[in-house]
Amino acid sequence: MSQPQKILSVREQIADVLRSDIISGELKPNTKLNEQQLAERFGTSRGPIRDVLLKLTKEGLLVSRNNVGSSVSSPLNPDVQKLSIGIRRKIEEFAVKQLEGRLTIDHFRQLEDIIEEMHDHFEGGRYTELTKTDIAFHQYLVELAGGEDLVNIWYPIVIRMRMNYKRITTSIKLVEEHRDIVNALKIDDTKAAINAIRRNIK
Amino acid sequence: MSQPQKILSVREQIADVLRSDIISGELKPNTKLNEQQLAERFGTSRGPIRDVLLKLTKEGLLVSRNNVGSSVSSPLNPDVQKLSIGIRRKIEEFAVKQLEGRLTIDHFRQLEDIIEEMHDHFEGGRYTELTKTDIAFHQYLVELAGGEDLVNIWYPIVIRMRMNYKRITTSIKLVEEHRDIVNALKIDDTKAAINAIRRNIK
DNA sequence: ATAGTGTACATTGTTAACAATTAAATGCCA
DNA sequence: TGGCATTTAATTGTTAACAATGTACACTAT
Repeated sequence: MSQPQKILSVREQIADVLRSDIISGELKPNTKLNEQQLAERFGTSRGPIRDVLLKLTKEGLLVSRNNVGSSVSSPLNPDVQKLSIGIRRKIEEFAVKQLEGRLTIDHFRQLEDIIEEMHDHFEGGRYTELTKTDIAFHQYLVELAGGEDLVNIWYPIVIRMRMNYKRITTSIKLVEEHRDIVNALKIDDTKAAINAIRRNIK
Repeated sequence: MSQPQKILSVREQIADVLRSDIISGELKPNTKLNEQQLAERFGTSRGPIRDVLLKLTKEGLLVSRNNVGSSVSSPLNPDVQKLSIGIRRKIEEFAVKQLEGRLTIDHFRQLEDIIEEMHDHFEGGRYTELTKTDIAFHQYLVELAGGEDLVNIWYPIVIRMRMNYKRITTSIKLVEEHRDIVNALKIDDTKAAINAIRRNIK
């Protein structure tokens, strides 16, 4: 058997689809999301949809107003975006330091599998999937180092930053940057790993 | 008329009460929250309760498992806590820099009203309310500088940190520290304001 | 005794109808 | 014609019943 396929609840799957739609730009900023329409699209009732909208609002992808509804957030203010990059670096540098000497063969295989997936998505031109896999790579490290708690802090920052990027900036270098990170971790060169992370986060 | 009292939806009020219960320690870590019981306690149905539990989970105060339920989170790992302090400082220093020369008389009066409220809560020994007012003070600055987006990033960090503090550490110095911040802002001494913020966040 | 299985119960997940609120459309009057 | 009140339609908020799931307990067989 290959990778253990994670079981996702209906709501998590719906949230994933909407996140993709927003990150890909298919759903543009200020687009109003109608609960009834979404319910029909996903073949559920409005209940689970409301749950998903609440979650995405807390993640910063949507803005909600009482008795009015949810709509897609606008891109981050450039100053806040710059601050976010700094915070993200701080968190992931922390993660790398914490993981020094604690990574096993299995961990490295997982990371390399993720990179392989990134590579495939890049080759296939699936840029939205590429972005999600990119996030998954970093999330793996952050979770390993700081657990669910740190992911909770880290995730809204990352997902919100991603809204601002356009695929134009995507090149094969993205995949290579992640290989650099893993290679540095493999030889337990924390300093090099931190530098690789810093180069990747921008 | 005094301060304009903000209108809160039913769900926001329920969320506030539960946040207080958790921060105050009345609800201890790992306590299981039963939807039906909460619904009866607040005189609503389970629907709004579920919304609130979802929100608090995204804030990090609760941990949820599918088909099992939500329970109160455990205190942060000390390393993550330290990291959180650093991030919070970074955000609030950013806020102070952004606000340089942009604060009006009205803003200062708002801030001083909040400090007055902190003072009253301190005198009355209402430490949970004191904590919430403390958060409100900082949120006011963060929101002013970075808007809803920055608050979204900042809030889960702060609220989660607060779970770890016990009232033992509370003294009148807490109130004075906030006066220092406002006084520095008043004379537009950003450097002093940043120092005051750094002293206060720990 | 104990590991494993099956059943009953408690709890969460989902649904569809109903209530409350908001935004838009209509009509009125100056 | 422009501003304002009123009505109407669309949308979100809430509820209670029902479905699905997980947990705990008793039972059985070895």
